[in-house]
Amino acid sequence: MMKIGFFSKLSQVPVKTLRYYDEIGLLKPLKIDPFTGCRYYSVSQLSRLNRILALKDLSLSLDQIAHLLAEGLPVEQLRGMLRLKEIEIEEEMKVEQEKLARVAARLRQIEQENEMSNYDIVIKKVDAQEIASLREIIPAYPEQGQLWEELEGVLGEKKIKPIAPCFTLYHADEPEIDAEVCEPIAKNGTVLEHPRVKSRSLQGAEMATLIHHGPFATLSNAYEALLKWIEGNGYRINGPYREIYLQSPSESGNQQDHDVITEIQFPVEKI
Amino acid sequence: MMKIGFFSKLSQVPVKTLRYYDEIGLLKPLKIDPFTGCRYYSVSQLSRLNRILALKDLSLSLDQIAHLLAEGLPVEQLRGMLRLKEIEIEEEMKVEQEKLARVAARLRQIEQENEMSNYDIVIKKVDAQEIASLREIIPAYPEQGQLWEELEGVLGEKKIKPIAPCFTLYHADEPEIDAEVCEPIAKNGTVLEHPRVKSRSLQGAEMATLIHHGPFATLSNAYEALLKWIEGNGYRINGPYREIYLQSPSESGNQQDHDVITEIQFPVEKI
DNA sequence: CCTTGACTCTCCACTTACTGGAGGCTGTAT
DNA sequence: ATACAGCCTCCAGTAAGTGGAGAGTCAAGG
Repeated sequence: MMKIGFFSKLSQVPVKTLRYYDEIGLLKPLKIDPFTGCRYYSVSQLSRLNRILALKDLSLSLDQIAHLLAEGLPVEQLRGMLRLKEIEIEEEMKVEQEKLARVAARLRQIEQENEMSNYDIVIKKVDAQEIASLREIIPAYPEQGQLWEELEGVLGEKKIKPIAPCFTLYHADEPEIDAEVCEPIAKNGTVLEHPRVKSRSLQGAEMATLIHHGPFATLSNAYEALLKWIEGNGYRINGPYREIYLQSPSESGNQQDHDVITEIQFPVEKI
Repeated sequence: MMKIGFFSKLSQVPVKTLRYYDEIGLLKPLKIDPFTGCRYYSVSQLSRLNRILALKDLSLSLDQIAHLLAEGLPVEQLRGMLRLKEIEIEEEMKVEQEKLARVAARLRQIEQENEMSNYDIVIKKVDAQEIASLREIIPAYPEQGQLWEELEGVLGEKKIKPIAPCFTLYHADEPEIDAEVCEPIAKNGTVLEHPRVKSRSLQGAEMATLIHHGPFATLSNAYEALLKWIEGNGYRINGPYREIYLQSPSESGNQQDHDVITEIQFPVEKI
């Protein structure tokens, strides 16, 4: 029978932690003096504490440990938990490794350019989205203008308001540019009756994205950076990419070209 | 200029998180309506948010990110941080890997024995310790009895009280047993004047430990388990080991043999 | 005999990066 | 008129402790 300080010295576990284990019911002292409130532990409780520490070391949570100990340490359950833990740790290591690769890649990039890249590439899931769109083969990227006018015309006529920034879906760049100009619309079951403008829904997807400030003519830098990143970080493009016109030059008269803001999204998957 | 919900949709960052970033000053909305309290964001703030997400992805803390952004993203500093991060992640991966090894080892052990081992091995740092001790070559382990009597006698004579459980330090088992019986004492500068009993201080060390319940005769199982663990988990013994008599058979008359509690500690280092 | 130091206790706040909910406001659509 | 969506603030909770304040008890030292 000893007080908490001595027990702490024997076990090399801080007093605070022992009190915490008492509080959550993981390791109750053998007895508590009802007058002083002092906790008294016995030497034999060291084994339980050691068992707790050993399980904790296998990165089980205190909660799990408490359950295991409460149920008399059923081998079956422990085995199951450890199997899960094994998978979990492997998973985590994979994540860490990828993170390490990204850090290393960024470092290399800094060393090379000796300045911050202007682009911050982010992976994000984008939701499924209902769109009204018009798809056509065009000879050059700026030729979309007419498509946009046609699309806006039809939507205006039908009094349909876009609910998010418009974008172009590029299904192919070579040998010809296969572009689909899109306006996100609310989903309400009705089908758009029109020979050229159709409504459909896009699936959600994981996207590698970046945001570009400046005129369309400088977009190629952004594409270069993004494609390089995708290749360098072990992803593969698996669908048509999007060019989202967050702030287009025409939106307000006093906007300079460098206020044009465009987001590029490539749907990707891990190799 | 848009409200928080739209900004959240564009960035795919939850509204709650955006409010949180506002609260900690990481990403303040461009303006707040003084009457409704509504937050208004501009499209161009998406880049800052993206930058935040990109840095977060490199597992910098929000605090670090806030500092970096506040100081105009100095390349030097970022480089330093990333280098540190790199080392940190590598460190973490090593830890994970060892944990994985331990989990796997435990699983193998369970498969083999199909029951929980009675021993829970724990690595812990033990503190430096002042001791009074008596060292001698003995023909067999139980022959320590006389040494203990002699040590206790001297300490009793000098009115020195041990401050922790006594233990034996084994410097060698072969070809002869080189044992040192020890009593932890308080450090107070004075030297113990005695021809055979000396005081000295033991350094702190990292120890692989387990706790054994039962008579000394069954200690060999504990040693076997501990040595197997040390070998199987990539450690190496680097000093004399200790046998700590937490609860000795002589301590109280009514104690049965199975109430004897002994801790074994091997000083180890990672290979 | 008084003070100091060593232990002990309880209770509270703080850590990270959010997440969930309650309760209340306004503006729009039915 | 009412339902709803969207916005607001404030509060609580997460895991596993850590740190500190303030109070009580005990023994040793001056």
